[in-house]
Amino acid sequence: MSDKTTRDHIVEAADWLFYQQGYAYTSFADIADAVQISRGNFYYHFKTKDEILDAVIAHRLAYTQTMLEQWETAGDSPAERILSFIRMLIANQAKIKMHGCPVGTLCTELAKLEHASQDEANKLFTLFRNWLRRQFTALGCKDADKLAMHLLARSQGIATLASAFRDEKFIQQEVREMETWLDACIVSSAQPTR
Amino acid sequence: MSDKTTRDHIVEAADWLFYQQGYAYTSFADIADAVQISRGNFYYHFKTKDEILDAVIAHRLAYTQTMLEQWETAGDSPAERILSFIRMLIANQAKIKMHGCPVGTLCTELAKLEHASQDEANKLFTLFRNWLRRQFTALGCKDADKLAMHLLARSQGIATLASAFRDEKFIQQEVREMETWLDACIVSSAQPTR
DNA sequence: GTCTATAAATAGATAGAC
DNA sequence: GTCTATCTATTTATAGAC
Repeated sequence: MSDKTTRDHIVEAADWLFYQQGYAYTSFADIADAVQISRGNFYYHFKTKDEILDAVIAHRLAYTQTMLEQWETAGDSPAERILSFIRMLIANQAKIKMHGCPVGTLCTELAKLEHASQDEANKLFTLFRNWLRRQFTALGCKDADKLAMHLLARSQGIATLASAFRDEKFIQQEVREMETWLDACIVSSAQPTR
Repeated sequence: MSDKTTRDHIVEAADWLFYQQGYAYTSFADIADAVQISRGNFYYHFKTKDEILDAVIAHRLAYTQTMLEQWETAGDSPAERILSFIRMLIANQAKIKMHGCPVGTLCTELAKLEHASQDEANKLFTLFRNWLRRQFTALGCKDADKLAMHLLARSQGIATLASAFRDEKFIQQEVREMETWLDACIVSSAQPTR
């Protein structure tokens, strides 16, 4: 259970700090303080800041994959599984209000820094995109990838504005809109024509 | 015409650099190099980095206000004016693809930094929000503010994903969807019932 | 594996000459 | 108003003891 290595603790602390205050703004000292180890020890585990970033991204990719698999088994229908994605905004609304979407804000920051790990971080988006596309395909929708991207974009926009205006009610409001939108998708995909 | 002061040049260079590579990542040296003045001279015009940020935000607020007034006079109907907003994504697609939305990425970064100028930057969002709300009200929509926020969020999400995936086609695709959505708004607001 | 001490580079900021 | 020189703090990174 708590047989986590120091490396694990560093990755988890960095994960949270990168989310909370951004990658550029987080120093080695911040992470070392959070884990309560010395800066010297720190360098035994990670030689550069980029290495920590890669470890954090790998960690996020792994648990995102696990979460998607759980949604896959827990949901009885494609529509229910897509609802799991939509309702993630509600489940995480407090964090989103404070720090935005962990995927969106990281990818945005790395894009500005023209960081080498940009493509790796974007794989987080791709995980969701491909998973959603499969659900829409199973739902019988054509243009499943288009719908997947649409839903991803809606979620990103909601997170950005909820964070700027520090507004959880807006998340709830827009989630209801997305549920209505999903219902319309189901109805139109059930029709034989078009 | 070109009677711009050194201060103006600094603000413009900082504006572009903050957009291109982010606030935290942009150093005084970067800005000084861009304006081709020495770091020492720099401090004659701005004493702290926060002062430059405030000047940049004020500059952005001013020209956003001007742009909204131009849309107001150029558009013959509320619907046409809202289209000006939507099509801004097309007009700026190359920049958005590379650096995201200037408003969204700045507000997101300042939120993470818990920066004192966060509220000031958010006024950029509020300018668009209030302007859009007025257009939707003029269109006869109830819940005009809700529609304004919805449109703002959609635009933000599109910018985030277009930037992550470096995809201009996605912007064009989603702009068409928003135009369709706007048409539906116009029709439903024209109905006497509901 | 973890520590302290320290080097080297960079960033923000100031002083004073011209 | 603009420059060079300099200061201080922070940050990344290394060396070597335990």
